[in-house]
Amino acid sequence: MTLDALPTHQGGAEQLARLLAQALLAGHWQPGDVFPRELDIGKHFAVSRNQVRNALTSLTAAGLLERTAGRGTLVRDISDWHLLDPLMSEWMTGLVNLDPQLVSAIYAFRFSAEPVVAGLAAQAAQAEDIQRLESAFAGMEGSAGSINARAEHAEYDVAFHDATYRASHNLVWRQMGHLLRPSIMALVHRSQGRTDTLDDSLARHRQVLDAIRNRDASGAERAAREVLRRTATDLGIVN
Amino acid sequence: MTLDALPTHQGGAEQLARLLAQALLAGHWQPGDVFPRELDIGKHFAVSRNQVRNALTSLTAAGLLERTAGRGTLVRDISDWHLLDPLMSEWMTGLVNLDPQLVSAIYAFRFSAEPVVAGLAAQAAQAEDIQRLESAFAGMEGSAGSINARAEHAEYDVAFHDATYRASHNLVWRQMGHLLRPSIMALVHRSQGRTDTLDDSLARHRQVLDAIRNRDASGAERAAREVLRRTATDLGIVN
DNA sequence: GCTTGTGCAAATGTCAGACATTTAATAGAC
DNA sequence: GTCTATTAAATGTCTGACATTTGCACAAGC
Repeated sequence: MTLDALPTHQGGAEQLARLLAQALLAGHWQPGDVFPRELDIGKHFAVSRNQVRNALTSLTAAGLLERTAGRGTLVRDISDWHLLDPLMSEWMTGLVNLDPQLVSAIYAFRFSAEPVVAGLAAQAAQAEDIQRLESAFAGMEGSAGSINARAEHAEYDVAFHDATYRASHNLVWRQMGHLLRPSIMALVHRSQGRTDTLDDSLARHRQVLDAIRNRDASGAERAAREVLRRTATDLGIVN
Repeated sequence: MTLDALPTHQGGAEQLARLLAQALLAGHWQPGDVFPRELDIGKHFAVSRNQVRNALTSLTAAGLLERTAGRGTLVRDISDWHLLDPLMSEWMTGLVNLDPQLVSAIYAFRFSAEPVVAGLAAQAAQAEDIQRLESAFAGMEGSAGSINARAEHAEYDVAFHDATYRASHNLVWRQMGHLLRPSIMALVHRSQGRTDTLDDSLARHRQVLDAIRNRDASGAERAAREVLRRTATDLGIVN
């Protein structure tokens, strides 16, 4: 793969890093491939070698690339990628075409983790957490009649899940929720279908909200599992 | 806090980054403090400004520092640290004195997550996974009579937990397990006490192993919970 | 023929210095 | 007093040269 297929960019090593990372995440290079050389990248995008090196440093830190003096830059295997690195999370935002292998792995993780998180939230939620959940849910409800209902609904859907992780009042889970944001967004965008399924999804989210509000931990677990079952069928994943 | 209290280092920006990061993790600076300037650091450790900048770039990527042109470098709050960043994990290895707030947060996370992981492992474990668990367990058993039994036991204990995460056959959980290694090591080192508690811990680990081997998911969940209860009492955490 | 060594080319890594940009503080004009 | 211009100090960036590592080719020697 050459650089020619990539869009032009403007300004900043971060932009360049994002561009290259998204190309990698989309699978434009295969694991083991040699990545273009610093000077070539710099020439192609008309940036200094410094910027290129800064960008490549980020990609290396995220486990996407492997660089050794003399040999060059190689693309690493997916299993070596640092999926939980915040940089990754940032690069994945707005990326529609994730690797299917990644999508199913992330879904499986959520299916096992999110019920537990919802249970914790039911135990630990404060008033402000409840309120965050409520306003997110209200947003999902209200977005039905909006102009571009789908995008707005997805926005609030993600906010709902984020609020759940946050309500667990655990540092690690909270960061996890934040990191999962783009992945959840990608799943939500894929899973959104017809109106009746949206209504069903809404009803299941309401169950989660009610259970947390009632401090019903096992109820919240069950309800969260139901939400994800809905997502699974929408995604076409057999469970 | 000045740089004078830090040990001298030799060679490489990574070493320098590790040194500074561990000082931060140990709480030598308070959130909001200004961090020494690039030139001062370079002068103190006799390294080029480049090396200093590379090191500080890592610390910034991990959320430990916040840098702005003109103002300088500030130490960020604990809640902003990227606990799930692989760099963090690396820096925490061998660090004995973790922030108590961190210790309890990580323990709480494990208490909620590890039973689920053990359950997944019971469903998904392959022959090689079982073997990894068995050899780790055998190591824990056999280390009783060794010279420095404690260190060896801790080594195998961590390997056991890592093998459990790995047996879940989920990309995300597996990385999580890898990231938690140093934290688990720290917890294990703290929780190790008298011989009878070690025997009890061993028995509880055996329950996990057996449940996974028998593909008994709910049994594995229960057993994993019991292992962590043992850890909790050893740590003096009320559950 | 096989190994070993030597040299060359190409890639990333490092350094040093100058300059750019941002920020905060300070002095001065009104 | 308040606003503005200047200055100092910190991080950010560019550039060119050099260092180091790696792989390869080619030849010498057994």
